[in-house]
Amino acid sequence: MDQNSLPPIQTTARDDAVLKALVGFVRAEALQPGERLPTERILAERLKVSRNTVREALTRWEGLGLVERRQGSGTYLKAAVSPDMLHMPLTFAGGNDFTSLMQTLEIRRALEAEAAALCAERASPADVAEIERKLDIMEQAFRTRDGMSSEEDWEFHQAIYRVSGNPLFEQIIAAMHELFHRFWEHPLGVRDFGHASFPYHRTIYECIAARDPQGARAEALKLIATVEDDLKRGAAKLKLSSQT
Amino acid sequence: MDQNSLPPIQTTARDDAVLKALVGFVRAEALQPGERLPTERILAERLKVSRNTVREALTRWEGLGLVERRQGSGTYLKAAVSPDMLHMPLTFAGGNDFTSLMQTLEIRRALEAEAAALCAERASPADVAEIERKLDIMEQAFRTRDGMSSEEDWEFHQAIYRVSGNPLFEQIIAAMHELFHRFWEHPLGVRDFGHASFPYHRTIYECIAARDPQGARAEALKLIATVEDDLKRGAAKLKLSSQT
DNA sequence: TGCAGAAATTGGTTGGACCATTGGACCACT
DNA sequence: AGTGGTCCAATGGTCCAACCAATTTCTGCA
Repeated sequence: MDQNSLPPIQTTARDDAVLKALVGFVRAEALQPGERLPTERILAERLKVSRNTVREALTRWEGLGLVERRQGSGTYLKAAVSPDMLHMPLTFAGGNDFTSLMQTLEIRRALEAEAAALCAERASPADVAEIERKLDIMEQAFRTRDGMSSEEDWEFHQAIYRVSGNPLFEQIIAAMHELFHRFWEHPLGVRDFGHASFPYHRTIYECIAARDPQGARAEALKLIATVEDDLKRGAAKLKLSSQT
Repeated sequence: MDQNSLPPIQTTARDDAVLKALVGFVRAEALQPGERLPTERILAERLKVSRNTVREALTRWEGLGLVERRQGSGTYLKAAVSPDMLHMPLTFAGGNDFTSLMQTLEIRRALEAEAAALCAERASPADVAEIERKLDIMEQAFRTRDGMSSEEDWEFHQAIYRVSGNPLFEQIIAAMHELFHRFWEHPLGVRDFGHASFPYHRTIYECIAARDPQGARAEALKLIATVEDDLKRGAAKLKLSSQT
């Protein structure tokens, strides 16, 4: 007998059921991020569950960043939801130290190289043009603002992730990116942080335009290597200054 | 005026305070993953808050995978906690279609290769012995159960991620693994799914034991390639059968 | 000694109450 | 018209007391 023909019945799954119903509601009403959800009391009444149960469900969503609750105002959608969502809570033990920063870079090194290679394989002429546009904007900003181009830099990279055709790249790398910069608003006192990576943006682009996956991968690795070097230099500097 | 000079004040944060107290408790008692923490009722009494508030806090932790609640039994720690923990919940919409499955493999290809390389760089003799032990168990299971060794297979890989020294590898790949297997309990009717990947487990191990990062990377890529082949074969088969 | 059933324990749910914050309506004064 | 003040209803946050459901532990009989 097929074991799947008798799935275990769900006697308890109240809050999960609430979330499922909520997903249905959001889709039915075509709610966009920023819009307000029904109040907890209304949800409890409509779904025939206790308000506490509704709250537990919403607490879950709040923890996942899907929803924001404002006392006295309401509960607001923060991101798009869909029935088959995968939640991947990354918990990152570790603080501000060199090791943690380096770990985010190890992940980025792996994903950045793969994304660049896939991008080089799959980019359409329109995609290549879009990436070149971002590159131009970034190089322009870099020159006029003397190296302060992190925003445009990031957009260039995001364009590559998008063209790779796999949205997972953008989301995971974005998480690493945020993690990295949360600690490093002022990168350990390295004034010219990121300068060394500048030329590789163009070389990556050229490999993509030339449909050269292996080249793109290699250039992406070089780019991350320069960031790792900057990080090591900053750490060494910090170590030195703390010894005084 | 500096917009940052007037940050929003923080008046209430009951459940956050509960979590902070809980972090302190876990550290004070040196609780290890798997151990049970106090019951909700006791926590409520000790912290002088309502049980509902305790539950909201625990619901948060459960959503982050830090804790597991078993009705009638208790609440158990699932991962180490530390005061300066960063939570980064990723949510993405993934379908059960061929494309989504393939996308998880693209991420795994990148990370698996990097993790294997780092593992080969950093493994201590004890680490190598541990990995070999997992490999033996897996090969044994593979032979006695005729290829059904996915559990032991996964433990072998996890050992590699751990030795890589970067916990992010295990967390991200675990998410990909779960996404992949959620839809693929019975892999599209490919009976010998995973058989082709079998020999590469030992070749990866040999590269790690030989401290050969490039070799480990290459073998890991070959392993993922076999899984991708299996997936493509399964998809082709499915397409064929749906045309009848 | 072994084991079935009772009892205690523990998380899950309910309903109801009150508090704190929010945002809009309304008003008085300038 | 605009400014500030007051009030009030709506909404999320917290609390309480009880009961339900799953699990574990204990107990007493065979």
